[in-house]
Amino acid sequence: MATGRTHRPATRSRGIPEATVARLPLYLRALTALSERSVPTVSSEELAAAAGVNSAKLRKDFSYLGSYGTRGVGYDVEYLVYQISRELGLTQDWPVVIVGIGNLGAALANYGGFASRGFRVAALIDADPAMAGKPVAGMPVQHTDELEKIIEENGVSIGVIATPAGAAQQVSERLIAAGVTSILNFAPTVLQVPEGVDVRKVDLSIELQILAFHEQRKAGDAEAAAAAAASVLPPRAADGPTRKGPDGDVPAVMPA
Amino acid sequence: MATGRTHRPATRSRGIPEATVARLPLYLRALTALSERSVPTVSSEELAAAAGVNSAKLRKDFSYLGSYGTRGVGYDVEYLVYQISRELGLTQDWPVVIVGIGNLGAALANYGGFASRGFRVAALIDADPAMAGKPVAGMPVQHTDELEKIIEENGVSIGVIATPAGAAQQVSERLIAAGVTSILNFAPTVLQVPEGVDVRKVDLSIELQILAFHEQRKAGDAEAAAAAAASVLPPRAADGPTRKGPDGDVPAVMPA
DNA sequence: ATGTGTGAAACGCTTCACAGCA
DNA sequence: TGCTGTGAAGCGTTTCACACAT
Repeated sequence: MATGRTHRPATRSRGIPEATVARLPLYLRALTALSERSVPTVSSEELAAAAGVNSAKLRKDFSYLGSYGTRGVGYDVEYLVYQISRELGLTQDWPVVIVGIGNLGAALANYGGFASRGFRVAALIDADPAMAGKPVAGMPVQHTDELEKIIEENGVSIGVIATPAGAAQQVSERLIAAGVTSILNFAPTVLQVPEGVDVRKVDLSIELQILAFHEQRKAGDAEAAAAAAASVLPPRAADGPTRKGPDGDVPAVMPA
Repeated sequence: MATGRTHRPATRSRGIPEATVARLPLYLRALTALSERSVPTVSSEELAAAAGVNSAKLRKDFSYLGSYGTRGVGYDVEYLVYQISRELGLTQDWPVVIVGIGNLGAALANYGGFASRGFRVAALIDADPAMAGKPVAGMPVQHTDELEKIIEENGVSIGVIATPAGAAQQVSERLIAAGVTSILNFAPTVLQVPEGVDVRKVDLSIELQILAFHEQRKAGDAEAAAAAAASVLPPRAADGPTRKGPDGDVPAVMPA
């Protein structure tokens, strides 16, 4: 999960659990694929497999939306596509701005998945005057000076930050002051935002670090398994009420 | 959260909860910043603020690693940096390959956060013969034909997929067959992988859809609040044992 | 006095298992 | 018969609140 919400700790969204909301786009994608193949109905089992979840979870998720299935048959693909789209608010148009048109910003601007789901890139904004006017993804880059004007004129409520870390906080403040209430942050910084503003973050480095943790553990497991096979003692035996470092491999010398 | 693990449902990682693992990189970043400013110690309160979590959670997280703090004082910054790095496996070198050098792949190749944390881009791989040899981020792009050879020779265990959706599954299969056991997937597809392979996904479109859901809800709340203020009835009153659509706004006509 | 470390309670999410409808 | 919809149980995570070390 390359992500993380920010506030709204208690306020659960209209009775739909956050975890369910996070999966709806997944279901929607699978359903759209079925729709394109003109499949009329799916069972929870089939759809769950396509979305990479288990069927009980999927049925529970759908139960929060209403009773949209038919017992003994399954779910009507078209109907579900519509209901989920509506639930996610994709039946309306969402103008977004992308701030920071470096490699990543350009990649986002070119990303087809935006336009296809009700999202419309209203503007590309960069602080570099040399970028101004340059076409990226068939759209002229605009200077940061125009930020407030663009947001107000287009009624933008969702902003994407793809700037360097150092600029992100200030950009977010300008976006919010101009009326943005949802931010997708690609900069590796924790944004400080007022109550009522949603922030989701995508952090490449964090994702890799989590993978590294598990990768390391696989190697450790292999060793542990080998050791366990060779020894009679179970792995992780002697580990009583010792403190200061749950491992055996705590270095004698700490780094300065 | 722009993310999602794949398998390992039960096997919790050496007693450290998955949720905690996902936050360690966050703490590490905050600690690194403190370290660069030569701050010797932090309290859980301060560090939590910097990482954007609450202090109780942070203390609980650290308690899984061991007792690394000093009561009445706080945590030694350098020591914690080292411990977390070690826990995450960042004290070793992780060669990674990036497959699919489009806009996004190039952005990833140029992303500084990789190199800084023990990750080393071992190769950039693309299926387009016209890309082969072209330098991206100071590195020549190599053709997909070389994939297996590159992975074996460099001992790569982590692969990043930034290809179009259609190619992702096949690429993942080749990566895995060649020895990769962790994949960071940017393609909007659910990868089917064998037991023992970790997949994390980052999906831009999904993140936006989740934001849109909450954004829509904000608008709905504003209306509901206004309605509640005008009426005597509480919002969401009449909603008894009705079925088929928990909302009032179910359309009379379904889309074809 | 200050701030960590942690049992215990509260909470939310997942999974189970089966009643009930087509 | 087949598959949905859902109470209830199980599990993991978060939060509370305070004992305890410094």
